[in-house]
Amino acid sequence: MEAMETSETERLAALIERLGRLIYAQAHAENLLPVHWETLRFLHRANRFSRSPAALAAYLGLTKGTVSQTLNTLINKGLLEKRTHPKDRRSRQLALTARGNQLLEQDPLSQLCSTLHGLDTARRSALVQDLEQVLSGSLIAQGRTPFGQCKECRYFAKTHRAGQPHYCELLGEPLSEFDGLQICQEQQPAA
Amino acid sequence: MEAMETSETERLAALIERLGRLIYAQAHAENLLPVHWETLRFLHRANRFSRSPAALAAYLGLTKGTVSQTLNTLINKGLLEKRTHPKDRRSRQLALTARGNQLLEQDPLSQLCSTLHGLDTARRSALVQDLEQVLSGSLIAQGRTPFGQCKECRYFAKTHRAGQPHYCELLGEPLSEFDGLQICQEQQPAA
DNA sequence: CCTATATGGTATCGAGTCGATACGACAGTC
DNA sequence: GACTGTCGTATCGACTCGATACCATATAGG
Repeated sequence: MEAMETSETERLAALIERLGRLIYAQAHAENLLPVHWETLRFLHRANRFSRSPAALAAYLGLTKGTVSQTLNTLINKGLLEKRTHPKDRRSRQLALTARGNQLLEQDPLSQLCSTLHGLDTARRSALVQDLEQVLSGSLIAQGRTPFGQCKECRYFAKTHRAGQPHYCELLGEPLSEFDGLQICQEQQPAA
Repeated sequence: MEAMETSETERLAALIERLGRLIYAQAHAENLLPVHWETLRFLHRANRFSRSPAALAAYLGLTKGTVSQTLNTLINKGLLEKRTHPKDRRSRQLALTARGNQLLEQDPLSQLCSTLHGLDTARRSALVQDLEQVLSGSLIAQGRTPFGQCKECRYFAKTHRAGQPHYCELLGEPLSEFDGLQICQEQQPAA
């Protein structure tokens, strides 16, 4: 029974799992389900190249069919809008409605934030760094998309173009300061 | 739009949420659902005073009714057994079957473990400590049960009794070395 | 001893996830 | 124009999950 002597890695994994369940249990607030909150948060953080059903499915690790249904429920609740993409008529552009953005201000995840606020600043920075490493490591090991920040991407150029301070060398699009902070489907961490 | 400048706490919360989703997406393996794996893990780690439907419901943050159904599906799959508690005929004692224990060796969570193994040892210890603080802080803030380790409890006494090395001063029961490592419904962190 | 009350568990219902499967619409390539 | 891959949708069945109502048993107070 080598399971008796729970190693530190196992305890750590159990901790992360349990924190996940904690968030999950809180996320039934406001008559929504966990996946709904995750969708709203994603659309708030994702850049304009990533606000599509396909990107959301990749982000959540769900099938396209499942995500399609979830989006419909959110649209019926008036939290979300869906339009055909002007340049690729197969694709759909997603956007939060005013009510969607408003609801996001009562995000149950902010309860966790206030607990995190009590941590020592230096240790919190180390925590972010470590968890980021663990997360992207695991995602890449599974062949999934990391969805990192735009400005941390190898294609992010600090080149002025069309009145914007930055530029994406992959998609050939100008980027604002704000764009650089959002997460992107295509992001590949800089070397 | 103060949301544009995502603070470090918000990024940290998002990271934890995303790690939770990562585990969730993996947990559809072996024809089980996430809550099934969590149940199996709980029964593996919980001491004999905590292997009941009520304790599991408190652990998961779900209602008794929901847990009751989930347990039935696991029993139907032959992974779990349920007996009436000999001293309280309202209560049920849960136990993993041989197949249940066997399945637990293919726990998809072990994929995360291997990633965690790559972390620096010192930082990993700090990580465990910090996350433990965050988790128990959040749980207590919500009025929920921390489910800490028996040996970290204020009622854990290093008193020999009935041939066992330790003793629970709350329940008046002798405790083995192994008992001290398991998690308990009644645990209250020592001062 | 008997009754109130609290606690542990179950049964049923409806909304909704979720994977699987099959399908339709459209883009890009030859 | 046909081929092929990608994006999205519709439908089905298993199951979660909260809500509600309910039963069985323990415990406390008179």
